[in-house]
Amino acid sequence: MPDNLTQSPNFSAIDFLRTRSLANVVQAEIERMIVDGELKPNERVNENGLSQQLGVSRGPIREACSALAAMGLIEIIPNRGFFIRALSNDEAQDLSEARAAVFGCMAMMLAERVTDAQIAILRALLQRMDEIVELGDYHVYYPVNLEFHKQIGEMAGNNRLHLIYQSFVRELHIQRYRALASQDVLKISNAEHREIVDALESRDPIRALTAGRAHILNGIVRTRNAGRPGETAASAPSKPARKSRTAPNATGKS
Amino acid sequence: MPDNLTQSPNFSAIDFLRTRSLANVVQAEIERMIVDGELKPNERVNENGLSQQLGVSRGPIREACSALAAMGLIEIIPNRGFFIRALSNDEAQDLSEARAAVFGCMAMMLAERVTDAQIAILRALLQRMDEIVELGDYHVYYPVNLEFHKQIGEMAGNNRLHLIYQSFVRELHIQRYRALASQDVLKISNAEHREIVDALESRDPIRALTAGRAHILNGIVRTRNAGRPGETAASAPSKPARKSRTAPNATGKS
DNA sequence: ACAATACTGTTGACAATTAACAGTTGACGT
DNA sequence: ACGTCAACTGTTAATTGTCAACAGTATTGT
Repeated sequence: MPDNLTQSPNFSAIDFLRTRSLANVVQAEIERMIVDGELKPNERVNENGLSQQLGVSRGPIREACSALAAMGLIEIIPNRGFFIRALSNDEAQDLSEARAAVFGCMAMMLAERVTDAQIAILRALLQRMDEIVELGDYHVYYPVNLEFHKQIGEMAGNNRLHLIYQSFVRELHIQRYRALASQDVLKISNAEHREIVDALESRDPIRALTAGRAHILNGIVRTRNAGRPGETAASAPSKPARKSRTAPNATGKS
Repeated sequence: MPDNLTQSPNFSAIDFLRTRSLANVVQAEIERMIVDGELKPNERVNENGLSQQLGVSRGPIREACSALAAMGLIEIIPNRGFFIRALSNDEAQDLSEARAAVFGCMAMMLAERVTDAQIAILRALLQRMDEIVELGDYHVYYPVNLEFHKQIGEMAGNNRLHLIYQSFVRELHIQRYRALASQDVLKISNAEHREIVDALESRDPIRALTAGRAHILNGIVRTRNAGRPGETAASAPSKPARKSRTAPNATGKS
């Protein structure tokens, strides 16, 4: 249970995250709650409850939710409130494909301008991942893998595209569409990484695009086969169905 | 001067736009103000002034700004407030390239699954644009051009990517990076459209990607040559230099 | 440098809307 | 005609949407 956020006399780590104000902290906290399952998909965000729980008034919470809604993580229903957005399987598929497309594009753009020094950096990461693959420890592999992707995004030189990509990754993460992997999968994954770097080194944009896109798409397939075919979408109640009297028969008095 | 939004006893068109609440209306209004130049880049959003001007309290305005900030149209500086985001030339370039990349991706994905019926629809639009080119009227051409791009986005079958693309277009529009075009430019533009459709018809993803991306990138070059090399970024003061309490009387308590 | 001031960040309270509950009416089957 | 059931209506509790006021911060003028 998170402590009171505002009036603690001596500041904790919260003061650190305070890039803007409470609204920002609240936003991060809500994202965390979604990741940790404290807020489930299709659930309403109870503003009173949250404000009480976080020791903050409703204003910052509403601001945070508005921002989250603009990012697509929260849905707004008029006079009903903010709802945690649940991705249907189709939407998750779209999101993953979009991620693949954007990543492919970044690889393509990078191939058009990559320097030898950058290649060297990527190869170094590649080697580190190779070593980790031998250990077969996914939890060590994952952050390096993330770093590899992030490097490509930054090297591609298009900040906007990179931001989009990062938001995709984060949203998929929040929605618990994460790859879990055996050693074999890690090996394949890194082989694809190598193909990407090779494509970059050959300065072949199309090849880089293809390799980058395929890498993400393959990851989707692997995730699916790994046995979580969309736990959020499948099990959740379909919609916040309002079962009031107005719905079924429009007899209506006039 | 817009009328009071809240307590009009008989509803006007406002009730129509009211998908959520005042915050939504305010958001749309702010976007309009940016487009119309009432809010200039790097200018601070005076919450008091706006609230007074719109007849709304500051709450909805802050929510709207939070959403806009999440979309990248507004920048937040702690304890200074919300600022209309100004795109530097580099950022505008990034944005345009990102748009080109995403559009190219959509074309590519469409090429992998396009039906003959869809091709026919695109060809029909193509022909209409051909006819308009003869007239040389940009203002007639533009909406059809928009429709063409939108169709491709929808046909590509990836909603998320399409949304991103639309937000790019809108942001560029808001930032006044609009193409103005002579008849020659229109002719070239539509020739590129035709190449895209040809690529789609040949079911060649790479060709479609290349054609789609090139079309947007060429558009950037054309816009630049047309003589507005970034009026917003070039002329604006580099950073929020608050010159004075320009809004003369924002506070007037009562 | 210091005081005045305008403005943001935040809060608590109020009004409006909604969903749920209980009570009533009407119809249908037995 | 009686009893059961379904649908409809009025009321209540809960929650959202909005506002006005307070406290803290950065900026301006002297």
